[in-house]
Amino acid sequence: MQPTRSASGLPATSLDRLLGYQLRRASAVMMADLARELADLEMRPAEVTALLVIGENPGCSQTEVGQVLGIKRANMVPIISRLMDRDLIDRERADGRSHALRVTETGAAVVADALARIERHEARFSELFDAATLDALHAALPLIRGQRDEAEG
Amino acid sequence: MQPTRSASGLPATSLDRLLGYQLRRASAVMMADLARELADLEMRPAEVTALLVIGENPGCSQTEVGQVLGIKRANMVPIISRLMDRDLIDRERADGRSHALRVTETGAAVVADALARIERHEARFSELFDAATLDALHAALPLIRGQRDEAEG
DNA sequence: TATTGTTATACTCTATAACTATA
DNA sequence: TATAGTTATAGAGTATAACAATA
Repeated sequence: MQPTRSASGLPATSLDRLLGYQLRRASAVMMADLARELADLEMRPAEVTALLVIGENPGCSQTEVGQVLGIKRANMVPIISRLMDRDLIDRERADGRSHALRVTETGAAVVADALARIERHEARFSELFDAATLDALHAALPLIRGQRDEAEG
Repeated sequence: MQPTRSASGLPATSLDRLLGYQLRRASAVMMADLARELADLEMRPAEVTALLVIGENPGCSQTEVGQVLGIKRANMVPIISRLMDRDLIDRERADGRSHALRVTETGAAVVADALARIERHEARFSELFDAATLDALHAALPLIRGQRDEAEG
């Protein structure tokens, strides 16, 4: 029996047995699919997730959004700016140094549209698995995050 | 009963139920850990994986390495350059337009060191799971890649 | 015509350090 | 002193388009 060969003509690598490698490749495939699904909303994955977190947590600060998503304070700035510029969220002074963020009406419509797209995207992949496997994935993956899940040092 | 609250003070988001989101976060944690583990070899994850693929496939071309790893031809150039500059691999003219790549002696030592580091890194995470869960992960993740696994359009 | 390697370039996300104005 | 937001900057990975040399 010949070794398994991929489209490249090279045999499968020993990398395939590495959890980290498989996670990275699988994640890249899903991210690319999501980006495609969100493209005509002109929203990037990071912006959409921030918008969804703000929608679920009216009045939260941008640092809190970053903590939920594992995005550093400094990197939240352009994300929030872009959501503001497009009138998807607004800010209200909270205590002089922090803002309370809320999704606008325009933003709520985008949230609804984005959620529908995300569901379609998710379905394309979760269909690959039976319920038990899906449960196993949803139980296992957060444990990996738990190993080191600090956004900010 | 109160909703689950993370370190941020915000409740867990509905994003947590998304496979793509969990994959991305888990992958980011493992990538960061791997990068840390490889840091004093002054090797980045992408360089190490390329080096390992060349080690397992003496005489392969850089396009083939890219196909195995899902890295585009254009993006292989700086990776191969850096491995060449550090004398970890060498090239031999194959057919005038392609090169046959091979790991040098220096490179073989780095491969051995990198493999040991990767094993340590992997162990830190695979220890989190029992054998059945690990099997489930290794069965499931390649299916996601299969949904769309073309490196080059 | 198709393929290999290459250049140039832009985009997305991430990381660090330092500043300001508040608290 | 610590925190929220910000600026500036660099790094790592990815994407596209185009070109020369070769097959």
